[in-house]
Amino acid sequence: MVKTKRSSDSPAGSASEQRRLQMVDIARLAGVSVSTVSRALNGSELVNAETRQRVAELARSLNYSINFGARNLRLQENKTVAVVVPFDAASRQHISDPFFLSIVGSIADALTDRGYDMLLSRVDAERLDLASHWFDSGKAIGVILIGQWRHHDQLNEMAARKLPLVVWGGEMPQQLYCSVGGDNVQGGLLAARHLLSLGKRRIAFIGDAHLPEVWLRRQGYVQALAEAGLQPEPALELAAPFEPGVATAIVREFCQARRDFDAVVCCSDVLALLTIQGLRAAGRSVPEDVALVGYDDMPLAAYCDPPLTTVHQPVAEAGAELVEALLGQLRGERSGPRTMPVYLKLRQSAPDAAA
Amino acid sequence: MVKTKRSSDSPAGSASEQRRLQMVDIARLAGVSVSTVSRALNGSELVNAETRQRVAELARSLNYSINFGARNLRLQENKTVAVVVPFDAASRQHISDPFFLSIVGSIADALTDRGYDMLLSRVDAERLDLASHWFDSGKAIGVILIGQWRHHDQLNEMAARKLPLVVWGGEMPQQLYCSVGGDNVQGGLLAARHLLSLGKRRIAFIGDAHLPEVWLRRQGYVQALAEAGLQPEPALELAAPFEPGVATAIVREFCQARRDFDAVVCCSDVLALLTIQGLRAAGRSVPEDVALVGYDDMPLAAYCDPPLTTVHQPVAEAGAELVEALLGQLRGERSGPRTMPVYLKLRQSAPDAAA
DNA sequence: ATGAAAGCGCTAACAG
DNA sequence: CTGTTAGCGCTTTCAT
Repeated sequence: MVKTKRSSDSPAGSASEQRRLQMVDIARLAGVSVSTVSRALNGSELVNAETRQRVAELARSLNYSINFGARNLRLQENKTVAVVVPFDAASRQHISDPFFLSIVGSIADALTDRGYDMLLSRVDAERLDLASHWFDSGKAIGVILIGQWRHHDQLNEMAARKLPLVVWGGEMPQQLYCSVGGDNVQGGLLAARHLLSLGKRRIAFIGDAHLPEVWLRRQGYVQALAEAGLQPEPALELAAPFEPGVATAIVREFCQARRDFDAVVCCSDVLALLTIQGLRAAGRSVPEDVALVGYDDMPLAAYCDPPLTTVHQPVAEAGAELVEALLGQLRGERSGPRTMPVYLKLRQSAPDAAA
Repeated sequence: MVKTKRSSDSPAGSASEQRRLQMVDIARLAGVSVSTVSRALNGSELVNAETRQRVAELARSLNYSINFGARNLRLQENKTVAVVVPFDAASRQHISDPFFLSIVGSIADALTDRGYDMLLSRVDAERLDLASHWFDSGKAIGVILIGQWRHHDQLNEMAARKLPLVVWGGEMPQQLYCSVGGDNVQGGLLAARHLLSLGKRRIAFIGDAHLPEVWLRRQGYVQALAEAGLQPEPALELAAPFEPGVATAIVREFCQARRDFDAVVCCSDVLALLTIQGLRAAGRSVPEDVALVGYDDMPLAAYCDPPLTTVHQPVAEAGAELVEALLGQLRGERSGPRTMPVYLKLRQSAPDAAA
């Protein structure tokens, strides 16, 4: 036999004792059975209105709150969603990009609105598959992953294992999992077209095209070049990662080495900031010498030096979209990838032609 | 009787069926009892080494993972900490200040390192006491609250109710709860002293002194003024809140109305950015006309226009400190408030006298 | 070294 | 309308 009860029989233990109140305590005090308390607290019609009232009042006055662990176990139910932000193990960079943090905030809102809890955690970007742990262990009913990183394959495999999963990112060919993201091709297209409209012809592209989102943005960039009768030049493409710690040196070196571009498309606003810094170190100015377009339109993009012209991503809507996609999946709906519209926000780093 | 089992008796259900693997399945396949599986998986010495090996292998190959809900219920244990970020209900502003988000990231790291999970949520800044819900419902073993906001009183009351609680913020007189924060008095002092050393004499202060942290920073500011034989001028103090949505108009108006200050201490980097914008709108420049010091040293502070001279807060260390304080409390240690050192980071918005 | 059985706090089917 | 009872998946005492 197991003996875990702390005190022998007293409802709430001795004064100093801090036992958590349970239904059985309420039941005893109300002079009814636990089932009745359970029903009353769940607003069941089965229980006498007056009793229900009395029990509810008692529970409130005693500051009772239900043990969700027990309830969930019994009901085989769970209202927790895991939100997982990949981090770069090599550089030990953490959750830090303002854009990703904004997305997390947006998801937090969407989950709260729907009565779900959010379990936030990190995972090594090389082992995205480990994110399934939260589901496997029953801690969460599903996983929202922020970004695809380099492991489209792992994500497909997770989806194949029937893990309830939604990923913020771009839609790739042969994709088994559900993704939600901005229209990356369109974003790249808008950015490059704008720079071309300013008369720029040698447009650099900064971003790691191994990442699906960047790869798609690059397609838009290439398409815009083609529209203007131009070819992409490999020498003007720089595969800089999103982690500032790693990117800083790479970008700086690039700006020192090549002075033959007059504009640049950066795949995040943070990269844009690093690029501006690199250009300045190389004695060039933005937007006079080099026009620059960022990506994300992070909250601070308007306050940088200079304020960033950037592709606006629908952060506020992203949370709801991701959460809905996940809940839909759990309801058994076959929800495909969703692509949300983006637009170009004009500011000083690549001002309008008129300006 | 309750009939919840999905399929009659099959170990893993039919092909299409997606039942979660349990100990009983492993037990059946290994030809032992559940108790043995439990012991084996927990590395108990009680079970034969060879059996233990076999069970462990089987579990791994089947990709079994334990149901934590059940385990926690049985063990009366929980490794989840609630991290709560207050939001301003009036303005519907969400988790958004980069500094708070950085702190959240830092806590995420610290919790992960110690094997804890993080439940992230928001709470109305007027009802901080609602944060106790996560503890009361057994979802978390304790609460880390980001900021004290205006409700020192509610926090004291929560602590009095024995809620395991740690708050990021400043140490106030008569404080019952455990706080962890930067040295705010010192921060305000360093900021104002620096401006004085630049020869500035009319130094504005922007931040809502109803908030404990701001109140403490203001003390440092006043002390620095006193050292220089100056009195604080109420007309140069602006009670702007941290939420950009609300602060923008207030700051702008202030900058239009008063042109009689030559320096300003802002209580966050975001407020600093808004102030710079307001000053520009009023035809004044930073740092030429007005020298400005921010607060937080958020990741992007170095990339603003101009780069911000600001009080650096120990974000990276903050997470570990907060988590340790909470865990210490749970171990029964009487941990008092902790104040961490801050320093002034010199950049262009208030450059060194030499520059 | 292993198994049977009880019970963590809760819900719901069943029987009054 | 209410109480009794079984059981969610796990750990552990007790008995072998």
